[in-house]
Amino acid sequence: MTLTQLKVFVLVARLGSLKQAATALGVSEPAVSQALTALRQSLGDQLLTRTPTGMELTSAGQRVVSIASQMVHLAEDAEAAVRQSQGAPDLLRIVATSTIGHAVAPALLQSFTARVGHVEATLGITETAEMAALLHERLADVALGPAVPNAARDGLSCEPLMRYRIAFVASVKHRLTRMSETRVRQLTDERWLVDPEGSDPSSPVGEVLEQLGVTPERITVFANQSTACAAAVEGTGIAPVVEHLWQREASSSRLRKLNVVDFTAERFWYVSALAGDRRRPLVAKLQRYLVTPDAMHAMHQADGGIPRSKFKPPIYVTLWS
Amino acid sequence: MTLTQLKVFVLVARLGSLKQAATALGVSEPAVSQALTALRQSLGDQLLTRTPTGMELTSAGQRVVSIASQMVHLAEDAEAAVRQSQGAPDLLRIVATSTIGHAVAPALLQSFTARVGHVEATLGITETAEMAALLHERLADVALGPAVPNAARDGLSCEPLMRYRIAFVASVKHRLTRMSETRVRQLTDERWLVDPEGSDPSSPVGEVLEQLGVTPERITVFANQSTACAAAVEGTGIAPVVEHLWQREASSSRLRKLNVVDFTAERFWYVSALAGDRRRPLVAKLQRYLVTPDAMHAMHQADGGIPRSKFKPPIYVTLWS
DNA sequence: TCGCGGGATAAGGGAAGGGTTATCGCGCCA
DNA sequence: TGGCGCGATAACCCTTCCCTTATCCCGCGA
Repeated sequence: MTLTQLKVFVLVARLGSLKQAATALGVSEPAVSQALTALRQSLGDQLLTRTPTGMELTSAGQRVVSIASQMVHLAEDAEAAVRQSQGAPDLLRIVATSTIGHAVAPALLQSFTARVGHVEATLGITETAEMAALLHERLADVALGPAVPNAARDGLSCEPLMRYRIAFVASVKHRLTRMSETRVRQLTDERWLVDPEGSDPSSPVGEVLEQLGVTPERITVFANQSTACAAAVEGTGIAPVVEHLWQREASSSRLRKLNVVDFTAERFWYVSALAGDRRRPLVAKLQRYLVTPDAMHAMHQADGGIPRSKFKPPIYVTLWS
Repeated sequence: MTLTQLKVFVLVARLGSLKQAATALGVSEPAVSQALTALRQSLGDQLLTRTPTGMELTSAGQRVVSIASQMVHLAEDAEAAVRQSQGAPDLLRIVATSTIGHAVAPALLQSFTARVGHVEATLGITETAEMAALLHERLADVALGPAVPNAARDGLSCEPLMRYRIAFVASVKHRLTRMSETRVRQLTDERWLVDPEGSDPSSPVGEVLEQLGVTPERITVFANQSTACAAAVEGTGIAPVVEHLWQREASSSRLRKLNVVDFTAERFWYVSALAGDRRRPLVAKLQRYLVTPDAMHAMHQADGGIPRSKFKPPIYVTLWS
């Protein structure tokens, strides 16, 4: 598998004809044909088959063409990135869990970059299980989320960043909100409305659901906690939320917190990075910033939105797809 | 630039040492060194520099290592995809704008795949300006969003899918909600709270903001319309929303729709795809499905969440990064 | 049945890629 | 100052990539 082979394949797929691809590339037609056969051999699939109307993608070809096209574009991106990096700002790549990434991180990062200047921050959303690997692969500089297991042994630093409380909220119409107190095991058979982080088994909420023995079919995943709360208003289930973020939510007036007496709600968000000398200076700067009052303030706010000129959508990051 | 060169570069960056990378790869150390110099030459940057403590990424290297690592992983993905595609389901790749992608598409696709069976649907979020290119590049099969300009000329089909109305909502505390009617030009100097689609200048909301001459610094972007509405409750600005989705929102009781008398609120969502014979059979199937009552029902609902077992986060798709 | 359009295959050659061993350069430390 | 660790370079070799021209194969329409 070669980048030029992939380039050829993508072009043929797009044009639906081997000959057109050849003229588009300015080479002879057998050149294209051979590139294609080489790719076919190395991948072990026809990828494109002849039909009366043109070349058509096989089932595998459909999948490969997406991947191949990404790779071709990434190759161009790499060259562009180098060109634009002469005297370019340092890059700070943060990954966070869904909750932090949506509710807290954008404003936090914007405030940080505004303070230190000449820094470009990118935000990725990922599952907690991948955070350590992403740091080790140098695909991320800092991870925000639950504690990374065995951090010290793996050469990672992992410091508590901030305390928060998990709350279980449900509609005022929900029968459990009418009870003065609840016990954890009463929650098992409820319907659960979670954000993507809640569907991550090694996140705090995911762990709770697992300990309760909640079956997957009782869990419904929403794009974020706001939407999950909006659904909870209907009375259809229980939404686990970050208490201080939820209190600023619009829908909180029609939801009520369950008083679960045998549940310890305290949790911590942690900040993880490579430890000691392997840590980049910019990362140290961020870590120092994160304990300032400014940062604390940003973290206690729900999503305040960010100016259009600064807006970049978060990217979902995954190592193994 | 070669995939093996990239692989070497990523490994050296991760291990911080050229020699370690060599032993990890089971080759001699000059082999690694040469691969690195070749990559350096082809990209025109040092990428990694020697320091007393190990190899350190340059500014360009930081950017390239992310890209390179993605490429390496994608190469593995391609092979895995082929292996798993023997008798695998057809792949249907949908892209949508942020609003549709968050609020409507997940449930819609889940309902479609459940109906036709043996199909795997993926959802990407993108800007409207990229949709036509994504379809032509065969990176997506179907695009949901605003109409694609010049669709017919470019060999695309673009059919209206569903009518909706844009509404402008603000807090009951907001001065404009106390007025019985409003005129468009009164809105120019307000603060605007939009979702990512609203920051896309060729989306309906983006066009409206442009026509109004709203300056970018008056626009604040939120992760989605729910969060934007939540912020609007504070009275800080105006949120443009899809009316029928907003009405099901939890926060709607504390927001009020502005009665903008000189604004035509009707818009359409369109479904775009390659036209005629270049269209895959599965796409035709989806297009037929989209006009059924089931599909209509799904589109008129706000995000109903999806079962945990089916949950896959949407991917932000971009051609040029 | 013949021509023809379009893809596959064959044969050959120049240019990289990717590997080896041997050697050099440079910062660091006893 | 002389070793030492580690990366860069040189010289060399084999394989693969990637292009060419020429030829073959196959479905299809006149």
